[in-house]
Amino acid sequence: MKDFALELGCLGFTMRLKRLADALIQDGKRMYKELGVDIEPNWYVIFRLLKREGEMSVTEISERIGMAHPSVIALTNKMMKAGYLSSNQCTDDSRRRLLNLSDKALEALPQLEEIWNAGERGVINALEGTNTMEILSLIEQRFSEKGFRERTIEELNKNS
Amino acid sequence: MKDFALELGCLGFTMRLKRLADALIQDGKRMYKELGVDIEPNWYVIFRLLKREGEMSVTEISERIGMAHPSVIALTNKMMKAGYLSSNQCTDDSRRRLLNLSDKALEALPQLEEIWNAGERGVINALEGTNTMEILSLIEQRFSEKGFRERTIEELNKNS
DNA sequence: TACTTTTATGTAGTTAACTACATAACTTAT
DNA sequence: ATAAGTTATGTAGTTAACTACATAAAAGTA
Repeated sequence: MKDFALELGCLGFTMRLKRLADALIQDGKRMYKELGVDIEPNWYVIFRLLKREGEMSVTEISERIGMAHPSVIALTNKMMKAGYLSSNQCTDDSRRRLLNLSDKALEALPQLEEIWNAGERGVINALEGTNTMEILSLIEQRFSEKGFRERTIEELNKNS
Repeated sequence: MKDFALELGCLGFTMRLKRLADALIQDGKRMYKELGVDIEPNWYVIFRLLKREGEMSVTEISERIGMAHPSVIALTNKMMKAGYLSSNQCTDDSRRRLLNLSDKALEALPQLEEIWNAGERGVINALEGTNTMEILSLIEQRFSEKGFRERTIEELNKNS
């Protein structure tokens, strides 16, 4: 069956992007399940961020990874529940809650890094011979400068 | 604040793809709202598909646009509720339900097409000077041949 | 014809993101 | 020192996708 999204031209861009991302994430979940690791896609971002930066507050994480803060709360709560994060109220500013990797997380890291490195190589393979990452960076930048809404409305007004 | 996703190498690919797609979709919603049109992002796929092909069943649509059938049901139910689709039981095969554009949809189409064409031009602008669509097609193909899970597990096994 | 398998649709429950709002704690300015 | 504004976190509700299961109809087969 021919994929209709291919016939939508550039307007199909968003849909195809989402479809591809969703498929990759679903497959990532299956992978972790198959490997018997109680981890979810996305968690590696928090692991790597906190490993590099040490303890961080919810808002800092949110800004750093470009995700709305309630999403970060939901994500890190799950990681806490799984025992991978510690949470401490900041002494200087009692509003802030500082998150950090737990001992369990540090113990698990070597095995997880192995998986993530394999994942990295897998993606590198899939993207081989393309400049995908460069293009992705460029497009992220262009759409952050001027979003889809603004671009479309600008084009609409050119007509009238 | 520096975007940490950029520091994740190819492993950040999925996350960035999803983040970009989500942002574009959210912005699309805001756009329709601002334009005062009671349409949602994604609906244009159904509009254009049914306009080209005429009435289609749920499963046909699902296969054609690469979306799970319950998602198609949810999507088209909303469009029905908004009055853009008609639904008729198939006489030859009473399991099938045939969906088609309603009169209201056909009336609305010219205005919608104007918006979608502007959107198309907006995206073309944003992607200017890149071979994004070609690369996207290539990557879709590669990941459909061999998914993220399979690629990662293959890489993992190379080590041992 | 009757049994089995396949297909089409539908429903329920899960997920991960979002926005909008609420509240508490800090900071700034009068 | 108090009021006003800002910031950090949390909660509630919405969304759009998914998988897994349920059921009814059609098709194939013994």
